[in-house]
This record gives sequence, C-alpha cells and structure tokens, in this order.
Amino acid sequence: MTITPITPADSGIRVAVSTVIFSQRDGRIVLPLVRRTRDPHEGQWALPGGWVDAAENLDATASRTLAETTGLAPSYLEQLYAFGDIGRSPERVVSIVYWALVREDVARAAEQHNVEWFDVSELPELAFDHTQIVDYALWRLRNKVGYSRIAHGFLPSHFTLADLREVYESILGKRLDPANFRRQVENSGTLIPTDDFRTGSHRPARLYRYNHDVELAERGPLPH
Amino acid sequence: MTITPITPADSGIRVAVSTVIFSQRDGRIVLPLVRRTRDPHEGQWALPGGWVDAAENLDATASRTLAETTGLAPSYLEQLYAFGDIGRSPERVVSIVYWALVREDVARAAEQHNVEWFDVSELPELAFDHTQIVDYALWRLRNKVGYSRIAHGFLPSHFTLADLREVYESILGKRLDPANFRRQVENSGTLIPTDDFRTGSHRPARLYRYNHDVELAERGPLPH
DNA sequence: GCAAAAGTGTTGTGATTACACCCATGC
DNA sequence: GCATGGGTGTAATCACAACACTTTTGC
Repeated sequence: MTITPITPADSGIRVAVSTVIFSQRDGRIVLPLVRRTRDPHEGQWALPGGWVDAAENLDATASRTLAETTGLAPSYLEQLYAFGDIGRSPERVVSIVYWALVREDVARAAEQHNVEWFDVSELPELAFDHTQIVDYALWRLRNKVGYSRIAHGFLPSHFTLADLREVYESILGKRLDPANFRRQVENSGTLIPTDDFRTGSHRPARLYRYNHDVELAERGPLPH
Repeated sequence: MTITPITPADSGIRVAVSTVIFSQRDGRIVLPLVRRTRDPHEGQWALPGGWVDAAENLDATASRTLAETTGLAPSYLEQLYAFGDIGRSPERVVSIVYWALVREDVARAAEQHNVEWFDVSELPELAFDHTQIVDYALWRLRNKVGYSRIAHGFLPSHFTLADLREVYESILGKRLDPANFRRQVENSGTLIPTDDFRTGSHRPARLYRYNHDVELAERGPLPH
C-alpha cells in the first residue's frame, strides 16, 4: 500500500522553533536575544531558534537552540504556542515557540558571542512578530507563577526565602508580605529546610533546597 | 536583497491542523471523529483536520475543518498544542491541534456523513497519536472549567442553572451542591436572568442568558 | 545601642462547604 | 397530599491579608 500525500511535500511552509528564555538578575527578569545576520530583518534582535530538522523532535530542537544560546540545560522548558500567520515573515513560516527558565548562575556562567541579555521592560525593537511572542510568554510566566512552583526554576540549588520572594516580586511586579509569603511556601511542601544559613548582613537566613519530588508545574498527560 | 533559506523549502516536514471538538449530550461529553479513507491508518477513527494551505492562517484552517465537520461556527476555539514527534506518522508531520466547544443544539443540527459522535469515556482506538491528543484536550477542558466560564460554550442562548450545573458535573465527573453552585455563578456576574421560566416538571426554573460583556476565557495578549 | 532583615503571633475578612429549610409545580 | 427539583438561609471552616511583635546579626 502506498502513501498518498494530499499536498506535495514541498508545501511552501517551513517549520521553525524559537525559545523565549527567561532568567533573573538583580530583581529584574531578563532574556537573551540574538542579532540577526541575514535578511529578513538583518541586524535586528530576535529570539534564539532554528529550523526543525526532519529527524529531530520539536522539544529536542528547542533544547538544542537553547543550549547554543545559554550553553546549558534549562530548569524548565515548555511549549508556548505555534505562531503561523501568513504575514509574519516574507515566506510562510510556522514557528513552534517554547519558553524556558534558566537559573541565574547558569546564565551568567555561559555568556556567548552575539547574544545579549535584555531587561524585559526595556526591550529593543524585535524582528518578525517576536515582540508579541515575548508579551505572550511574559503573560504565561506571570500567570503560571500564581498556581505553580516554576519560580524555583530561576534559583540555584540552595537559596533563602528572601531570594525566592525576590523572584516572585520581580515576576509579579509588586511587593509581597515576608511573613505571609513564608507561611505560604512553607505549607506548600515544596521546600526542604537545610541546616545551613547565609550570613553576611543582619540576622542569618536559613537556606532551603527544592523538593524534587514535586514537579515545578503540572503538565497533564503530556509526556515530560 | 535576496532571501536565503537556510533549509530548502522542501524540508520534508508537512504542517497539518486537527481539532478536538467537544459537545455535551445527555450529561456526557462527546466529540466527533471521522473515519480515515486512506493510509496510514485507513479505516480507523481520527480527529477532523487537514493540511495547512500556504495562504491560510492556522486559526482559519481550524475553523474551516471544524465547519466541514459540524457545519457551523464553534462557541469557543483555542489552540491546544503542536504535536511534532518523529514517529507519530510515517512521514514527518507537525500537527497544530486546536480544541473547540460547540453548543448541543448546533451539533445536533448539523450531522454529517462519515462523522460520528463518541462519548469521551468510550472512545475507540484512534489513528496516529490522537488518543494522547484527546487525553490532553480533556485535561485542558477540565482544568479550564475551574477558572473560566467556558462551560457556557456548551449551552444554547437560554438555559437554566440546572442546565449549567449539569455541564459542570459532566466535565468534572462529580456532583455539585445546587445551592452553592447557584451562588457562585450568580456572584460571578456572567449570567443575566431573564423573565422567562422553563416549565414542565415541578417548580418552573428561571432561564438565564450569558453576559457577552465577559469573555469565556482570558486569552492574554494573543489576538482573538 | 541601633538599624534592618529573619522569623512568629494574632486578628479580621471573604470564599467555600455542608446542610437545614421553604417554595412551587405535576401528578 | 406528596414527591421533586427550584431556591434561600445560616453556621463552620479555611485561606489569605494586614500588621504588631520578637529574634539575631553587623556596625
């Protein structure tokens, strides 16, 4: 039996993957952009990404392009949305966009050439529809921080409650009550207190580590 | 200036759109499947869908294939996920999957040939990875019903609180307290009481209509 | 001692739950 | 009348926010 394509394999549609990578730095949310070296939009800043190879899964493409940018594995990676409007590029391109979180220390360790990290509130003009894509990724991030534990994805293995609170505050853009914040996260069962403290200023703060028995976010029946 | 494709236009990857269409019938969630008329998986049941035309937006393709199945416009339509694993089809196919809600009366009015509606708890074996896709769509539906008003998408323009409660109960798979349910939805501001009542058995029940000033679900910065 | 962050205690408020109870209709 | 679903009332509970207060460090 033969397989009969209904459209020719050359359908005029190409498939790309881009990734919105978030990290945290000095209480700000930052993301890496690459400068385009060819048309269209040569010279403009764009999200890191690449074409999907016929023998490579979408997730793998996202991981690969992410590694090529930050040099290391993310602490969280999730598909965001498929953008495929006709006018978003001179040729017809469907972009499967992912979003990722990388820890602050990981991001700092692997700075690359022609990659620059920008504060999300001070982004330059972006190529294609990437401004809209970043807006949507930010919306998802702010939403998801309210009902999951993804904020931990920004932090190194050991951290204080003030560190974690700072992450929440920079994502949500508002101050949180330290006392109530402490109780909320203590009751969530996602943190394991250690016997170590961070000293240096004022009263030492206890260091916590993440309880890896609980997922950063519920993903439903999708394979992880 | 010339555009230089990095991969040839014939990348060996084709782009399709499929849609998981939900409706409600006798307290059960049902969805339409089409029988495949060619290989691969000839004769098996599959989600309605089609190839993306180079001149057609993804949303438009979803609406079109949905119309070809149910014959009418959905009350809710949202992108679900892009499935693109290597092994999911003999050829490399990236499927942008949407999910939709259609009102019970709309679904009943437009029954089509070679389309059959199945109870989601009694699905046959499906082609490709469509079983997994339906599982994920159901998970999203059950989640979203908890924090949005999409359940209204199943109902005709006028309905009783018992109708609405039945929708919630069939989605969530559990009974809800009628008294508390009433207060919750009355306080949500999404319902407008009418002066009409449904009679026929016991005490007549007031008919409500949906307040179209509030969206069925918050979609963030994505264009609707 | 003093400032400041770490950490604890207390109180009020609003949403949710469980359930008792009344109302209006068909039979 | 009586069974049944429509609709109201109410008290207990819980999560959360606001804020006063104590503890422990650096200087």
